[in-house]
Amino acid sequence: MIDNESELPKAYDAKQNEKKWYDYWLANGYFTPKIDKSKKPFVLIQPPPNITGDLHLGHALTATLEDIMVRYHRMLGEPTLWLPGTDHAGIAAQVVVERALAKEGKTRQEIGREAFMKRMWEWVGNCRSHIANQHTRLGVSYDNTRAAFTLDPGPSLAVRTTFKHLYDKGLIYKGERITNWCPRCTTALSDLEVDHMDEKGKLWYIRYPFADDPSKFITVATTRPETILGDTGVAVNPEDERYKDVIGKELILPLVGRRIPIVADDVVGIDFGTGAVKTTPAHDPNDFEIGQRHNLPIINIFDEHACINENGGAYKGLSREDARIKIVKDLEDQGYLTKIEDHVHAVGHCQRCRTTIEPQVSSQWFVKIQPLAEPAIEAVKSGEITIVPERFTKVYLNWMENIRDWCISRQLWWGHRIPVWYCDDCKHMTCSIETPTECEACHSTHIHQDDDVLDTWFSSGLWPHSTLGWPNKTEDFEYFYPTSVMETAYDILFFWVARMIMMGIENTGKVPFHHVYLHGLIRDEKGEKMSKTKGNVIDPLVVINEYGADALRFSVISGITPGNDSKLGKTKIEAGRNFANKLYNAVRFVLRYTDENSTTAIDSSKLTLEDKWILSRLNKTTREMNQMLQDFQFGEAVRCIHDFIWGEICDWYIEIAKVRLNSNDANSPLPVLLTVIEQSLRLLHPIMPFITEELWQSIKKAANLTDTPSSVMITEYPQWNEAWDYSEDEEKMDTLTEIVRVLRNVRSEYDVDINKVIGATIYCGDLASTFTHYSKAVSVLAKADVSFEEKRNEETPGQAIVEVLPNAEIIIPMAKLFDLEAQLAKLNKELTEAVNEQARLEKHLKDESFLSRAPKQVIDKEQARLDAVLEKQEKLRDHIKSLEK
RNA sequence: GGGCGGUUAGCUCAGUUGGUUAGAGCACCUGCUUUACACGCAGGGGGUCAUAGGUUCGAGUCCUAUACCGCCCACCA
Repeated sequence: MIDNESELPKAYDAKQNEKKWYDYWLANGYFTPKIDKSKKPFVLIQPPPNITGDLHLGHALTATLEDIMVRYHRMLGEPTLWLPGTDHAGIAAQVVVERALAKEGKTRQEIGREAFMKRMWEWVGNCRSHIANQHTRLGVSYDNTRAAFTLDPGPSLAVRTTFKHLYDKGLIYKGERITNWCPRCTTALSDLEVDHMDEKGKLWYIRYPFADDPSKFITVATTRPETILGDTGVAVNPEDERYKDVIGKELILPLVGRRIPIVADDVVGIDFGTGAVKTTPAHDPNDFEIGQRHNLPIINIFDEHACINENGGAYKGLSREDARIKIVKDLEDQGYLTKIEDHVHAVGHCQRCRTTIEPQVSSQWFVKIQPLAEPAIEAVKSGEITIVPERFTKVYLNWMENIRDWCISRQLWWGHRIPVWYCDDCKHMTCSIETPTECEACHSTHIHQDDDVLDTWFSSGLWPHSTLGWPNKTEDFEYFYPTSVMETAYDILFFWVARMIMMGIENTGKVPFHHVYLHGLIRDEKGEKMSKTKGNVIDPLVVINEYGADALRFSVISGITPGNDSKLGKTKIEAGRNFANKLYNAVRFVLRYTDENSTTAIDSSKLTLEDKWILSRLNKTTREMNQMLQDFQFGEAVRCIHDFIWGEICDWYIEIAKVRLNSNDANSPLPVLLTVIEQSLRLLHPIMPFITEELWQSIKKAANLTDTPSSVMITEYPQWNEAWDYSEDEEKMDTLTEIVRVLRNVRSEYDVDINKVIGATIYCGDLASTFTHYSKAVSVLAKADVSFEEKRNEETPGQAIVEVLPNAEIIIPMAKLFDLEAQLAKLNKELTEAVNEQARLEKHLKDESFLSRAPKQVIDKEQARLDAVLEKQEKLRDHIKSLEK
């Protein structure tokens, strides 16, 4: 805390007290909500970061946005719960540990399941504490006493309960289907976990001879010649004239010799390739469908690593890539290959390891999802759940309405084991929440659990209720569920948000949250996605160490809008640091004038023009801040408070206040100054918690605020105060600042020596009596010796600069003014502009359609402009006449 | 093949129910070691709001096309 201004460094040192304040908040239990059933809580469940390593800037953005909401609602007096957690992250985490093992020259298979799990848990321990530490540095005010991990007993029970429930309901089933297989991860994946990318490939044209007449043949076109080993048919469109006569005939599969039928299927396009498609049901989703419809055999030709298996005969053991080369060569040598074309097509890649996906038929578990999707669609359509920004509603609905069954089994070790046991004797499947000891059908004790684990997103989908205690009816679940806001990145709308809505409604009968706020991705200064391989990642901790957490928080949210990506570079971070420094110095300045009698108590009868102005501006800023924070407009909110503190408090109020402070005026500006700063610190606190706490504590002490709470984070968030609405005084003040600007401008434009005081007479009607009190202030602000008069009762001196403002005329005599012509030219130009403006306004105000349709206030505004422009003309003419003499 | 977003000052971006004179930060130019702050102060230049139409008294804001950039979804071998 700042005790003595004179001892303080000129630059704010962000690092110094961040930890101290975080520990202070934690020690006082401010982050843990008190359940008060008479109040509606504000609840936000943190999207659990993956335990895959360091947090990146995306996490910093997430944490900042959420902390802003949480701190804001807490200050509104709502019991506020922000529940943190971490995700075991299935494949992603397993890959990380496997890589570490690989460095030791080991594989998970070599060390075995048990030892591998031990390694995983060790990793979890380190990673979780690291992530928590990083969050702490950011200033997150989450309730760590409720921190959850997806593999914890609570969430695990929720997973088993949900599985059993859906299994019993027939919504979870096991089946032989074609799924996306990653040969590196050796597991099935859901459709969402496959990224499709266009790749330059080739289209090979291959002849398939007829069985009854090998001199004739059908030519097929394929992007994957190696799958010929698994072909069990050739499909053509039933409407294709070229092939109508051969449907039902058999072909001899080149290199293999198998007889395969020609079948007719509508999905085959007549225009593409040759119109004849080699059909490999085991390795192509389309072909699988065709195969199902025509009872084609499924011949799997790849092992789990996508190498040719025993079904590939001579090619056994070759990788996909090698097999392709060899098969193409053999086809060519044997005269089957007729043509090769370049061809660009989409190829699926494993989201985690980028390996090309191999579609494979295998036995997997699926969720029959459509019945779950229906209420989830309705929840959004009805507005029970709103999505910000709104455009994602359409994206959500479109996906949900075309949803396909979800493959939930993974051939991994790391994750929730599928709660199904197989009887070794009667083969019966027992699905159970509790681990069974015997087969539920034949009571044999020879049972073994399914080897597979669940898709990591299965447990994520339960997160809002599983973290609050469900399936148990805990006090937390009863009070905090459904939650208020789900804040996350738009790229996991389907992965996570959609599934939470479906699972939440299915399990609890209630939506899991009422608002979804989607933020964009943070890119580097060039707009590129940050990635370790590109080396363009910015580590939040590095930024915090150099610039402070507040500067980082400021930088990640300034200028952002919901759902839009943003770029982050050094300049933005510096802007945040500079703002913190500015605020720090403003407070440092104020503190030098405080003493044991200092107070924020304002005597409204003593308020000066600038006092009323700044209070009125504070009041409007307060209203705006509340509005923007409610409306999720965080980028606008930070701009708003930044501009108020810097552009109004620092640039004007403090500068003007200096006059009274330095002259020991009996009517001190200090109570207003302290009030405005104290309130501003509250307004800013959700965004920049550390510096505001630091400075607020200093103000609290200096202003003897003994009755206020022990931390700014538990003060009330400021609200609109009718008593501080001084709109008229704001206008007067605007005229005064405009006068100062004109004087400064003249000084600068006419190269007035820095030390020379210029003189000026200002005619400003009724305002003169008020403004006269500001002669001193103006002289300080603009180095000008001014006198304010009501009316101009003398002619403009021959050599003077004249400025005509709406409510004031400024006359600056220039003894050495050498260019009267230029001055006249300037005034004449202004006059011409004013005349043009008059014409425009008069025309507008005569327009019947405008008068009849525009709202009154718009018309009044135009009329006022016309009046002003006429008045300005008159004054300008008068001045020009005087000068011309 | 559908869908979405972007196109505003040199750069990065705001601009939420349409209101006539479009803002900020950074960069740039000029002048300031003025006892809160050079992480600063004062002043200044810079935009026909991508293009073409339309609706409207009034369009950066609404509608329709077009162009370029980016993203998402989709089983065309």
